[in-house]
Amino acid sequence: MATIKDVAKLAGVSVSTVSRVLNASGYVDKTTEERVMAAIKQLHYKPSQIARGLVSKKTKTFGLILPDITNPFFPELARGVEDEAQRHGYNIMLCNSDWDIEKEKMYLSLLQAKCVDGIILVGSRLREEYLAKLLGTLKVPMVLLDRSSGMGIHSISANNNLGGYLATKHLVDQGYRTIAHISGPQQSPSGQQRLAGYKNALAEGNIPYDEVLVTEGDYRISGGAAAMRRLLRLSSPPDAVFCANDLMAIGALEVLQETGVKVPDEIALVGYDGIHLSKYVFPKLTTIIQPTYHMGTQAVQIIIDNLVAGQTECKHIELDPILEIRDSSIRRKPA
Amino acid sequence: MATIKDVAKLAGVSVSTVSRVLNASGYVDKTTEERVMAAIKQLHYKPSQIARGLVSKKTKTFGLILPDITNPFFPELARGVEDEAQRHGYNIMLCNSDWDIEKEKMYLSLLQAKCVDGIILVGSRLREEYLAKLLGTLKVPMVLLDRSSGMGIHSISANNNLGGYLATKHLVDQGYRTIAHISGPQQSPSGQQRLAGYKNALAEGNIPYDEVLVTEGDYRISGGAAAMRRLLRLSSPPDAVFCANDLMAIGALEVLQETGVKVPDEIALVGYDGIHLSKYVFPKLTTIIQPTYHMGTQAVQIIIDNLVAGQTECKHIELDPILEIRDSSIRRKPA
DNA sequence: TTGAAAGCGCTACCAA
DNA sequence: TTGGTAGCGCTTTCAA
Repeated sequence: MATIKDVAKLAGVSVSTVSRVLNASGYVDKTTEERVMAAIKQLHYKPSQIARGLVSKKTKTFGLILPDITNPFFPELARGVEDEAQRHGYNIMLCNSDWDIEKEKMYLSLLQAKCVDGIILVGSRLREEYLAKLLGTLKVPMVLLDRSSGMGIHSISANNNLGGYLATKHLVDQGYRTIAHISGPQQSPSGQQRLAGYKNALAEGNIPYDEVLVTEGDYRISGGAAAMRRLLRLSSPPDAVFCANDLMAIGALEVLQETGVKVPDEIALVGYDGIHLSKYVFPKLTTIIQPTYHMGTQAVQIIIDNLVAGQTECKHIELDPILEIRDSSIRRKPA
Repeated sequence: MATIKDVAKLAGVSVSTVSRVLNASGYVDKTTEERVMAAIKQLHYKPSQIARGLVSKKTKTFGLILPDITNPFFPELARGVEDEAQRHGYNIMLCNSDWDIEKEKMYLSLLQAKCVDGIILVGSRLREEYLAKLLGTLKVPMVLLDRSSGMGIHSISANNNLGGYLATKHLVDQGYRTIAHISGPQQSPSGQQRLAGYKNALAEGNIPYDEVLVTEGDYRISGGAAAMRRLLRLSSPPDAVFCANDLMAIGALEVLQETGVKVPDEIALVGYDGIHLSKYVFPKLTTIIQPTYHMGTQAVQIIIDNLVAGQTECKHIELDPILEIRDSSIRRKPA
């Protein structure tokens, strides 16, 4: 790999001059510039971003830590992040944490050592105090994605409470009365909030909350399937199920299909996330659509803003999800 | 951020000594070491990987260029790459090329400037000569993924010809005779090869090849849908369709459903890739399963081998896909 | 066992 | 308009 020295030598100028034409910092004679350019071209020279980074303290890359890129909720998010970053001249370092706190910590530390200019942390399970303390030592902006923050950390989240409410309310409106919930992991904020929304809608519909109808899942297909089996074993099974994400709804759907239970005639189903897949299962899954891509771009926006404006006040953006009614929850009887 | 100097000062030693304990290069007094360690801890010191990189010419990161992470075929691949990289202490820089040659070139150049230690290029549409030339200037290993290479570039691909053959043969065996093909883009090698496999199977089954039955798609749901509509407009529509990927098959499936054509009774369908989604559409899609995750890990393996062993001979791994028979292509009549 | 100093490739400042 | 030089944070000789 050619260095700036090689270019300088070939062009017969000093490295300073080469640096100047590289950075278009003016004060370079046109003839000289041309000679330098020619040398650059001839040597296929590309300035080392890492040497530059050492000087400028900037690497033009962001770290993106997310649970698992193979989980269909995240690619869209990652794409939003990448696109927006790309637009501003940044690259993305992708890290899969598998919802593992230790892995998260490890990556957080690693990204710091690699001097990324900002960190986007998706769906973290780390304690807020830990993150706040971390942010103290961290010299780069960090934003929490798909998770809200009470403390001074930027965060972008969807209104999970509203989403849970909309999903359940929809089922109530459709005339269902024994509405079960396959919840997300209750140590995850989103899981808690969606459950809370579920309770709100029930209360509003004057339907008593029945603990037996709530069973915890793990946001995965297999967990949804297992949970559905548990619900079917109930002495009086539900006539509708709100699943805390689409993946679990799909698992539930499979079990229902295997068991010969008709959806939505015997049991209605509502999912959450609006992953691509949800539109193509049978029957098409009613779901709560999250502005996933948008969340990704917004996260980068915040970081960029911080980078240019210095430490700005802490932003906490909450986006509203949308109910998308499809076939898996069509009206059972006039509401 | 604390630097090695700060640590040295606090510990009352020279930077060399700190460096020595950092790299466990021996010859450090135990007492000194402890003092240094204490200073490191106290300052939350983490050696700057970028300064290290400047010296060592290594960044411990690989570049991964793929068409589009939101395309369900790629997350699994990316995960394979990340996991294996992670296992060897490397990080991944993720780049979405959108099948755009210019974007690919841009990223290739960028990754070079960022001094990644290796590049994994997925489904590239760049001309082989270009890549070969590039590899000449490049000083880091590169491997082509999901694409084969005739020239001296490492490559990992699935046997697309075999896959196309298996899919079509299966339909022939099931008794279908008017077998259409919604092909991949014909400028893409995989598209060409799957079509070739299709032709082989037809020939073997003594079914004349009919150009009219082959229509080109774009590997996307919408493209599959459009193609299916074209096929339905034929004076004698097919009784089976082999789609060059699952996404197009799903698009076709939708059109079929809307049109009221029964699958597989009136038209059978076979997809390609074995994306997660394919198991959850209705009817469950028969497909050709690719060893996606494995392809990712293998790619990293090759790079690592190259890194440790120096330039090894060029490897070209071809993995065999597997036919997974599901509901969308069950037997129409005894073969 | 330790420290001083050079140098990785680049930018930035000061002189010329 | 140009060149020299210091220095970014680290590793790596070479001496001590």
